[in-house]
Amino acid sequence: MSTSAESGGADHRTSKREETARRITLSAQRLATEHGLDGFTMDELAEAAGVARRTLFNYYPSKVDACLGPRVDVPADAMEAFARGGPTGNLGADLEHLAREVLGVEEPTREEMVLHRQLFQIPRLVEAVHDRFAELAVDLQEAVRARGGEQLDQEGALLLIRVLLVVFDTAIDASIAGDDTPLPDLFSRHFGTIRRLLA
Amino acid sequence: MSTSAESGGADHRTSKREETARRITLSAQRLATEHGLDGFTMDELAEAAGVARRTLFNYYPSKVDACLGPRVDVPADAMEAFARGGPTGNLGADLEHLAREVLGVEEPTREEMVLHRQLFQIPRLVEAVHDRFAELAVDLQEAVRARGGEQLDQEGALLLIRVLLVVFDTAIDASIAGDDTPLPDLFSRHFGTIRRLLA
DNA sequence: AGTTTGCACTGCGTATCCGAAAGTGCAAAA
DNA sequence: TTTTGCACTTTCGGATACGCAGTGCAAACT
Repeated sequence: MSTSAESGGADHRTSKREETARRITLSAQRLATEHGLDGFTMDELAEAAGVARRTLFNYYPSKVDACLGPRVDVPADAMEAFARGGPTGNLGADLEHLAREVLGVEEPTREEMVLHRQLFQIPRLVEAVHDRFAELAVDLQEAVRARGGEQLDQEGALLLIRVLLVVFDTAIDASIAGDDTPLPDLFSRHFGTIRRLLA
Repeated sequence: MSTSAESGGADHRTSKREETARRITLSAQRLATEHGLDGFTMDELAEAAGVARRTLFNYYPSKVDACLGPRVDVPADAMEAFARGGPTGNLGADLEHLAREVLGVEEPTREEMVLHRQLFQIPRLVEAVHDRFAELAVDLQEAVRARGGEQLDQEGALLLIRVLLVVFDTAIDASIAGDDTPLPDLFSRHFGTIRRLLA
């Protein structure tokens, strides 16, 4: 009873809230690709999504967040598993695993890929994607230190997540440049490259 | 005869030009630490250094460059050695070697260290230092590809120099935070850390 | 010769103001 | 409990203005 998810239309696959959130994001993305991020107002987005302007802010804290959709975060169980030594026990491999978990929530359809390609042409959105990953990485920093398999001070953990972020950025760049490979695979590829080069 | 370096006061250790350049930089650094980067004009710097305002720009292209001193670049021979397989043959070790070559031109005196500590409190100077290293890194990117010991495409080389830059930034951060270790050693330490963590 | 200097010039960066739209608090309505 | 309307604050982009960084050039210097 205490946890939500059943009251209302019980058996629908997606809750009404999720549906509205999706409708908002889709509208925002369409408007952004057609007119640019500054080419539409929140009022116009509200009308397009069929909700009140105020409601938009019940779902997303900002316009760019509306375009990007709900924030994803590292699944608690995956995080916990990592903290206690991770799936494989190898730091690099486990970090990669964690990153894929975040990036690869689900296989994108072809339409979605085309849409994403267009959205990635908008610098402020790319920047926002970067920032989101950076926030996740900060959480990771603590987890890495907690795990502590290798001797690792504050600085070392910071360095590690910075490198992770650089790998992510490079993957994003490749995606922007037209590489069709799914993001998790791009990440794995570049992560593997840097591991090989530094070995 | 064609190369310079002897006409004028022949046997002095430092040429007159070097001496003037140094005087300018020292004046600029003193003014910057005392009044901030925007706390003095180029006219004032000119007077402090005992040259005409116009002359400053014969030595340095900008105010921040005047504060940082002449640009250092990778010695041609070191670069060449790297390109043909480097001192050790191991990519990581050779990159580190090259970086130390650039960072460790000469041991700083204690006074210089104190001065640098103060200069690092000025964000725009830190940013400029970062940019200088980034430019060197771009040259490195080509050299790395030319060397080609490992299979390495454009993206891979880019990723590598980005990581190098992150290591450098982390070393700078440590220095700013008060770590007295000479910069080359800081770089080596962090570079070693990331190599170990990703192995 | 090459280097420094003066001077006139361009242009970049910063401060300021202003209007539009982003984002927030709150209470009524659904 | 969520949505909505409304009034509110804050932030951001554009326009203007100004000071100083930075440039081109030719005369003066060494």
